[in-house]
Amino acid sequence: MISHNIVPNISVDCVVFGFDFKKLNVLLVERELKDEESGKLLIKDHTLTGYHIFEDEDLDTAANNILKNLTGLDNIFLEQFAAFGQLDRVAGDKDKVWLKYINKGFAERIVTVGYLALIDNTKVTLHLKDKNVQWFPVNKINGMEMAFDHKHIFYKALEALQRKVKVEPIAFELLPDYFTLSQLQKLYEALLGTSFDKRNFRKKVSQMHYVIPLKKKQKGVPHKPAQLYLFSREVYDKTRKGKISFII
Amino acid sequence: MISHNIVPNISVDCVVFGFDFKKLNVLLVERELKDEESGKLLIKDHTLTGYHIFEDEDLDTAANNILKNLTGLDNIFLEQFAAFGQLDRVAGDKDKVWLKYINKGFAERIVTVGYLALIDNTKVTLHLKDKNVQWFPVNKINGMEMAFDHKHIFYKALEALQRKVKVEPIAFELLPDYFTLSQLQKLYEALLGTSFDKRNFRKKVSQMHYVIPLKKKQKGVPHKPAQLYLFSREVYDKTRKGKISFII
DNA sequence: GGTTAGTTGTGTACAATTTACACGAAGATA
DNA sequence: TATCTTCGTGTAAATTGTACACAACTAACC
Repeated sequence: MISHNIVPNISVDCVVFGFDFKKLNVLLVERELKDEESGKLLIKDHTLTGYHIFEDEDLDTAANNILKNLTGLDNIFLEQFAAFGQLDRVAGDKDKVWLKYINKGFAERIVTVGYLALIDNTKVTLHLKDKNVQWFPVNKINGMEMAFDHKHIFYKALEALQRKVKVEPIAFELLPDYFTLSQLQKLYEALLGTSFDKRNFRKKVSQMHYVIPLKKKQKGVPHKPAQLYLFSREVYDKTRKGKISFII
Repeated sequence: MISHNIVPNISVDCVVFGFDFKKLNVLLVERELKDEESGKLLIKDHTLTGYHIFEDEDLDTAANNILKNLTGLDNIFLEQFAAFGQLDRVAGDKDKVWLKYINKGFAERIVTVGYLALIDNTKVTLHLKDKNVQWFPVNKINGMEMAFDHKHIFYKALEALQRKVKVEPIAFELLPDYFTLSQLQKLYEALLGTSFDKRNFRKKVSQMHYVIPLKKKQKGVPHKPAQLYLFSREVYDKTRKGKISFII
């Protein structure tokens, strides 16, 4: 953790996505506030993982530090997707109460920079056990109570993710190093909310020379084990073509 | 102009693109600083069009106000593309001198939110005459002196523009209401730095039902006048398909 | 050891889209 | 009336996308 002064009116918020081989999830922090004297529960809802930046910290560094703190991991895929600066970001009375207790009454408009984080579930689940941080299925978010404008930020992140995933090979960040083609297909289906034909999907992937078949097979599954594959960013960078989809 | 207090550590910068039917241009402001006593020229370079936000102003509003102030126009296409918060954004001695004179010595790191603006040249050129604001060809920017990290911001904007233009019909914002297919083609060629086959380009456009042929023809050209077309966002919104380019 | 349950991995025919390519017609000018 | 410049058009071949079904493999169970 960094020890210098925070910048009171600027923060970063990370929208952390994960994939459990079935559905897409997002990491949220439970926000709970009890009155100091009466012990009465004043607030209970969820927030994205974010914090103010520090005076001597870049935006990217701030986002990285949040994730490191949260998951214990470094080198997580992290990409800015938007900044939010609406005057009414502090949404309701709930948030005002929160700021009064937690933020020393500071209620100026805070500009927050949103980061998209993609993590490999298999590497982090243990670290989360003892914190008030949990995975929530992306399609359950709509019905949840969320702090500030975090629901809005979340949906912007999801849109950005769906857009990027069609154009860049970032989805692999959500899978373990070795994965099967069925897992890859299910991931894309979860991300985009569609379904693909198995044979056509595989034909397509086999043309991507940066998705490399290994000589290994899946282990510990109660059925025919599938071949494992590896994504190579190096190969990708050397073979990208730069397709255009909207015009020509 | 707005009269309230500025937020000292947050600004917006607009990267304003225009098209003169031959090449893509960007709007830059000449920054010139003379020593008050000696009259000696301390700084001369260029900046993007930007300013601090005001306490009672949204980010989007701030960007809009800058453009209105600059061009006299409202309703300009404007879209956030990134936030910049590197600690070394104030690049060199030049910028420190500038901040000392202009910004009352305030030299804290400023986080700036970058906006992409696309404008129809034919509507604004007159408004710019008497200001130190000028169009510069995009491919000349590399050799220019620019303030702060504005060259970096400019290139990020250009990348974002090239990316978006392939996926959304925003290029039309750079053309007048009525345009010819040759102008549209030259625009895409200028934007993407490629060239297209005329017949194939037209075949493609003819499938876009939101590019609508008019019964009008070009006037005042020393050759066969071309048919004029119109872009209809309304038709676009009703006929979009949502193609995928990277996978399936 | 044989059966069951669940998942893997493969090919082909047809449709749609993309690409490459050249010339006569229209209008302005001298 | 000749010349200049840009406009506007079609077809054939190659590539890419789509729809569709079944046998083989492994683990687990009896």
